Amino acid sequence: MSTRAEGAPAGRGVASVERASDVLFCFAADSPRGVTEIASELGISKAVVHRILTSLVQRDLVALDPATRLYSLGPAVLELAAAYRSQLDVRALALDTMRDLVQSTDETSTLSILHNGRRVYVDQVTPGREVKMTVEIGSSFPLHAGASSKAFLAWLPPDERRRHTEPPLAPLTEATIVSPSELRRELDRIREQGFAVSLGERQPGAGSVAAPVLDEQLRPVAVLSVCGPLQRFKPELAAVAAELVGATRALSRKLGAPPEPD
Amino acid sequence: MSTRAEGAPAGRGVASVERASDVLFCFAADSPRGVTEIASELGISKAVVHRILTSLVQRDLVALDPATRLYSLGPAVLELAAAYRSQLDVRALALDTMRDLVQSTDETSTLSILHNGRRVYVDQVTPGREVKMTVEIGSSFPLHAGASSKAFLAWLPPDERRRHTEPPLAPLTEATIVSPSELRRELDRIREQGFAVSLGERQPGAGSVAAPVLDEQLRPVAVLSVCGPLQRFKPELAAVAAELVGATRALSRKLGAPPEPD
DNA sequence: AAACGCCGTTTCGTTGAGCGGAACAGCGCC
DNA sequence: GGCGCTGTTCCGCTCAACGAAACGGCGTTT
Repeated sequence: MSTRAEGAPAGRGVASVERASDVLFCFAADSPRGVTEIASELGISKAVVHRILTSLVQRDLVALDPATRLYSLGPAVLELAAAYRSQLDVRALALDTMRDLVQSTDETSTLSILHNGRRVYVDQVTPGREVKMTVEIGSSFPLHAGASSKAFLAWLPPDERRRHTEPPLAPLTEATIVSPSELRRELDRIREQGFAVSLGERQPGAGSVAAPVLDEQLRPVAVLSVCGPLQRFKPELAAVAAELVGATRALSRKLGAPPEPD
Repeated sequence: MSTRAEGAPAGRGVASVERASDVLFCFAADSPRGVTEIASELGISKAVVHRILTSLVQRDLVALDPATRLYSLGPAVLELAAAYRSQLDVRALALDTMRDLVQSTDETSTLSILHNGRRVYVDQVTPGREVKMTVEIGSSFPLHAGASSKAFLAWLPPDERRRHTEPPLAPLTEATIVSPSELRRELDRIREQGFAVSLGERQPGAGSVAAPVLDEQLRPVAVLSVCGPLQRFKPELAAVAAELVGATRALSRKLGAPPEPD
């Protein structure tokens, strides 16, 4: 499989840097791991893997357990992620809005971005309640289930939308939409009404409303959601959706999106 | 400053991987940045920086803004951090304990590890109250101020303790201990009583109690704390400390530390 | 509007850094 | 004790990465 060495007319990179990145990412799937395991999985020699790991350990991107001689991710990745999040401009832009949403709805607000064909939580603001929803920052989910995911899908260009609505659509819960045609109708409806709703599609017992933040080309750069325990969330849904759409439209405006094109 | 190119007798690494790591970390300080800026800061040629960046962009570790031609950290670092956190065994081990602490104290509980001579928050559990303390996961602090930091220091080997108690000790608040001799006396006391207390030493208006989780060699692998707004936290302090020490002793046992050596 | 300066990007010949097969070393298990 | 499995090290060859310099795009200056 190696790399995406298709046309690749653009400037070439450094092979060992790309190999090192591959080594890092193979820890994302599972760890801790040994040299041989990594080498066979990536199809490169043990010696190379060992040298790369030595370099990464020096920078604390990878940790070596001296007892087991197994490698895993190191604490420096936290440092990078903290820097990334603090510098993410969409996040800074949306933070005040999220706080406002939490204050007026008393439910959790989340911010997601698109990465690698999946949706990733980059931030959340939670209310001061006994019972509330909490998501894991950095965790990722497929694009066909849940309000935030569907919101992305509804505003993605047609080809990408088609690609992600093709079977098989894995059911995450009993409520997940697994029929491609039904999902496409749902996406049209979402696009029309300006926001997406999920009642336990991604996580049982969780309800969510989501709307996209669009850039000047009307592409979704991020999705804001308000979510909470299904029972008490249902009656609040319509009011929350109205406020959410108002808030995300204002954010989109700040990113250069035209006022009211839809 | 370059690298820790001291003796380095152990197996040599791959230079370009280390350069690539340096490029990544230079984004931690500030971003977005341009090729020339990075090259001059790291003292390597523009062409090399450009090639490395190209590789990192391909793996989404770095993002390129096509408009400004400036580079910054990419979403993939989140992926790695999420994997790291989910695989960190101390974290998994401590999570239940932290939940218990939060439930019985109704205050925030945090988990910190040591990294690069500083303390880094890796997790927290917050209570369902209107007013509560919240820390930023991934943020780091010096070792001389705050309960968690002092707890680390008190259980670090003598040479490291000495190194971090040397002047100048930067005051983070009015309450920060800036006298080396006073700090050393305080560390002895902490070691003796089994936990550390801070009343606004790191952050004004915040109180905290902290105790270490020790491994089989009695080295501090992590520090647990319970913290809250100073006013209401003061009277609870003694009771919280007792429970916290009990909890961390149990955790240390699970990591192989001897029962009651102290 | 032409010239300059600064940026990111690309080129290209040279070279030494990194590759990998193979040998070594440590460990647990038949 | 020998086998099979690790992670680690060695070392000569090679080609991939280096870097100076040229390029091209952009904004500001003259």
